[in-house]
Amino acid sequence: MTRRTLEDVARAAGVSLATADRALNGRAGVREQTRRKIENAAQRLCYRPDRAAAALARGQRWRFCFVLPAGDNVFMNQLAEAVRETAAWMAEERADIELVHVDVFDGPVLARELARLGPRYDGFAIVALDHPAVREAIDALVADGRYVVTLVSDVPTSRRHHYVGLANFAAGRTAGTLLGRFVGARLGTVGVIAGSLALRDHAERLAGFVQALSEVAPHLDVAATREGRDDRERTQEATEDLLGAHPGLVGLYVIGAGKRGAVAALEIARRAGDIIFVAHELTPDTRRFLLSGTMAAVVNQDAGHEARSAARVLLAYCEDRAINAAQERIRIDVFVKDNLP
Amino acid sequence: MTRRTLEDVARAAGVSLATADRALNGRAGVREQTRRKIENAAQRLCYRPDRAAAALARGQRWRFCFVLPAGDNVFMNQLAEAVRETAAWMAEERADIELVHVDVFDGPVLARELARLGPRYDGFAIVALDHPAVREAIDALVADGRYVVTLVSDVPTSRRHHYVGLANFAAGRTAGTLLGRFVGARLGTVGVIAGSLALRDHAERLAGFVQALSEVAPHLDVAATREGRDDRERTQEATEDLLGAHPGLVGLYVIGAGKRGAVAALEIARRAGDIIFVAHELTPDTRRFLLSGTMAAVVNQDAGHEARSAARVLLAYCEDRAINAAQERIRIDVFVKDNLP
DNA sequence: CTGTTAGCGCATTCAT
DNA sequence: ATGAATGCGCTAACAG
Repeated sequence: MTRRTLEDVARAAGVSLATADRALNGRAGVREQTRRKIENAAQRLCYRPDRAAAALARGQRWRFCFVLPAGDNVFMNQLAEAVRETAAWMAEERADIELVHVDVFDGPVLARELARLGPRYDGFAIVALDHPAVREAIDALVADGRYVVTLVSDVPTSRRHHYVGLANFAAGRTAGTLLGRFVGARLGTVGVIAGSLALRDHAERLAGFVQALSEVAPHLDVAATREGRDDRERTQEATEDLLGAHPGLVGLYVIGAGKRGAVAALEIARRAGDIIFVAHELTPDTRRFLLSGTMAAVVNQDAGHEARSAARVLLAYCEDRAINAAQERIRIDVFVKDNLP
Repeated sequence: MTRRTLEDVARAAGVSLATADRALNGRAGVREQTRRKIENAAQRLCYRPDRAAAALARGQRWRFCFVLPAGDNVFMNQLAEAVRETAAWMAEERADIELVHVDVFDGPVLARELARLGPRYDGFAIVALDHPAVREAIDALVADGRYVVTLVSDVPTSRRHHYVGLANFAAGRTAGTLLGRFVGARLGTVGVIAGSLALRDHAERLAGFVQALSEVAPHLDVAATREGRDDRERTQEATEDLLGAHPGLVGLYVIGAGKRGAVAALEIARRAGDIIFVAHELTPDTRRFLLSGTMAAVVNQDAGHEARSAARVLLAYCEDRAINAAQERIRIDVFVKDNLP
């Protein structure tokens, strides 16, 4: 029982190859009646198109552009590396991926860059700042027929086709529940250091964290949130500030980058391991901190999965195929020292 | 800048298409000197074969057989469903997947079945019992040129090509760390219920659990392990037994199936939510228990990921391609009520 | 609106 | 040991 081909369908429907192709691929120029005849035949024969042959015949290659922030954030470096690996893999799937670094923290700059890049690509994966100019630039790309997915950081009010990234409120809740349960019955204060509350993802994580913590450990106080600007030294200062202001600090949640600074402060104060420390993203640093006991848990998003997912989703849109929701859902990974990959 | 084809390479090397093909695909009948010339040319031109064209020309389809245990274990049902979804997806990648249910808990029966199925497939993904007869049957398949991956449950001493599943010792450790930290400073006893310690994965999880628990919470006692046979009623009995024998029970770890029974016992004793309850596999039940607070955490393996991974790995072996280790590593997922998918 | 035809890039005969 | 020729299943350009 060999597979059916388009030719089989055409013959069964009494039409030519070309007409069968047009009908099944939704191209114009087929009488409704003919189309139904062909669709029936396809159904009857259990026809499944051969993707390899279609790809070969079409010959077209898709051009995707991944826009990541300039700068040397560890997570973003991981993501960039993952994009490069994905590019190597997608090259065999008839898609060329280019990686562009932009100062995404400047809305107008990012918007201008997107407008400039627009004509050269079929699809975009953008680590986007939620800024009116960016929203408008994304909408312009979409209006122009480009496919756009936001990556890691979303612009929910834009017309982007898809968001590949964490549900940040839930991620914050996860951190809150873990920290609260780890602290247990102890009384005291919990400190929070965000990169910047102007960043949508940080703000969402914070809200989720506070909500979950208040549910699971209502006996704990939450100190006023400090901003560490995703910077090591500022985060260290913020942690020191926190330690000074709250001698009864029992927990610390760092929402963004700069974790090494927080650890330095904890170690100087000889509170490492004593204060329950939870943060985001698995990196060589946080990995080390988990193993040493300084960090209790890490809430992570898998950069490799995100890069691959963005590429798959763009490809699916371009080829008008369905996407597998289960496969593309970005999980909120929890790591303790024992389940490190 | 269009892509290079085999034809380009052949021309650059001054040979014919056929010879270039033979050389680059390691087929016999090419002088060493010629081969080097061709390989150089390929290198120079950055030649990457077009998978679609190769697939089309080859025309062959692979036949894979997934062997799962008969019976109605919830997790195995999820896995079976995932295999069916994977089959639909792989059908377009020139691979036909068939799903076979066997009583895998009977070594000789499984072995006989494998021997019978052997000739009809190119590759096997097997949920295997670690039994001498099974090991031998797997080795026979491999000796016969079949590709074999073990799925979920490994036979490490066999010659299987790959194992798709959890590192069970680490999974047990993860459960131990979580449970220990959640219990915190409280004193008391921790109960463990395994399906059967004759199952390699359960034994490994138990060892990991005990080890990690003793590190993170040395003040806790661990009660003698009960066996629940992955059965709801027996697990309920075991839990009741545990509750009776240890009034100071503060934690419960259920390694296998039968969780509903444990919850029933906890609820009857009015200790649900009070006793820290950790178990494996995310199912509609455990999901509900997490949300209700009865269960503190679930250590999970993603059946969808496992099914897809097994299929990808078999295909990679058949087509002699490299496998992406990062993508194929099965993660030890941790779920609390806040990061449920 | 529908049919005919020429490839897409590669694997594989069959010659030489 | 090497080359020429054929076709995989489909798309797209062109003809009618």
